[in-house]
Amino acid sequence: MLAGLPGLEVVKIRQLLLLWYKEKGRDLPWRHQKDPYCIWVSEIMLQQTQVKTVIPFYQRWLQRFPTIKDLALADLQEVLKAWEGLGYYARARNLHKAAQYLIQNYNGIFPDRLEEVLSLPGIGRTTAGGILSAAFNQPISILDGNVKRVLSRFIALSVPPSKALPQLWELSDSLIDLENPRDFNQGLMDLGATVCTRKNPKCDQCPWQGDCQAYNKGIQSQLPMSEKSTPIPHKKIGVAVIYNDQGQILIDRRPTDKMLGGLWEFPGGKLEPDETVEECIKREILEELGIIIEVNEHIITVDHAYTHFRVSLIVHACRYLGGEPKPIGCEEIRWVNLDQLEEFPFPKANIKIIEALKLIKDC
DNA sequence: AATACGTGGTC
DNA sequence: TGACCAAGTAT
Repeated sequence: MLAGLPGLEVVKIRQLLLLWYKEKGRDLPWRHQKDPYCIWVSEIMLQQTQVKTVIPFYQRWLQRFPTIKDLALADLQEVLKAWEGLGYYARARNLHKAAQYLIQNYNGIFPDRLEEVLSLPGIGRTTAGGILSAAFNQPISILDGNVKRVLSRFIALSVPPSKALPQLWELSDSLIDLENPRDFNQGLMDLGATVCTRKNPKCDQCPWQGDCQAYNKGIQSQLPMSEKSTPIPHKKIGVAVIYNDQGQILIDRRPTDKMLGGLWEFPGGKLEPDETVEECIKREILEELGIIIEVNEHIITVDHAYTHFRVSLIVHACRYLGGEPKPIGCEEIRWVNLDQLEEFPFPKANIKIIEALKLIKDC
């Protein structure tokens, strides 16, 4: 007995989902084999990221880093370059760090014990369950966005999922099919992704329609309850594309453990109140790099939305005048040609700047 | 417990 | 354009 359901009902519910999955489950690249490394890579990439976005990254990644050893031996810069555009770059840094740890301590073998998997950086409860069930068919439950939505509707949860995590985990634990946990977990996620969608759920195609409390109450489109959101600030950033007399451009590498850590960027900083963009850029470059520049024409303004704030990058062409550049507020600095920029990993907002520079050069 | 952490898609 | 969300984890 669980969640008010008799044991016989639970057996039926499991079978309904497994049957549905067999007929309607998605064919995804990482389901073709059971190498825990490949499953691991897919699970990390899929954190907060849609399947459609992940697939090309996943295939390129395994081509470049086919094994844990290949990943461990690679340079972090190359790892980040392979991750460029996927976002949440700590995932790539953690994947790299964990691969090196596995080479050092596990002879490069991915562990099959929950406690050990959970101890790896970047792997939490859901990712651990996803890996252990998919790679080893272990009955470890999951609670990702899809499962939260499916289960919230299934029990007509009257609060946002984040307010009922223990209850939802308990339900996911109780439902999982002990004979076929791999297909059960994958089926649960597929159900959320293709049938029990956030908007316009296709309840007429759902194997759990008869047992879904939200459906039976006619409130499925109102669930799950939305999380409360806080307003996000909007920052204006002055950005410098600094040229020297050889026509090279100055770029810097961001501190490894901060936002966009390890990625390269065009230097700059936040506009202070009552400061012009020109003043801001000149001040920031002196503070961060210790050099004097002349701020020239406006190149482009890039608007970009992150999760918890938005920015307008106001980019100006600048000329290097004097002083020895020093990495004061960053890890490293380099003078590079326009053509060399693509060798470095850049965040998306900076890639828009590079595109603009290429257009200017072509004129 | 609340916040930091990217990007692409939708309406 | 702005708000919201998608295979979450770390602190």
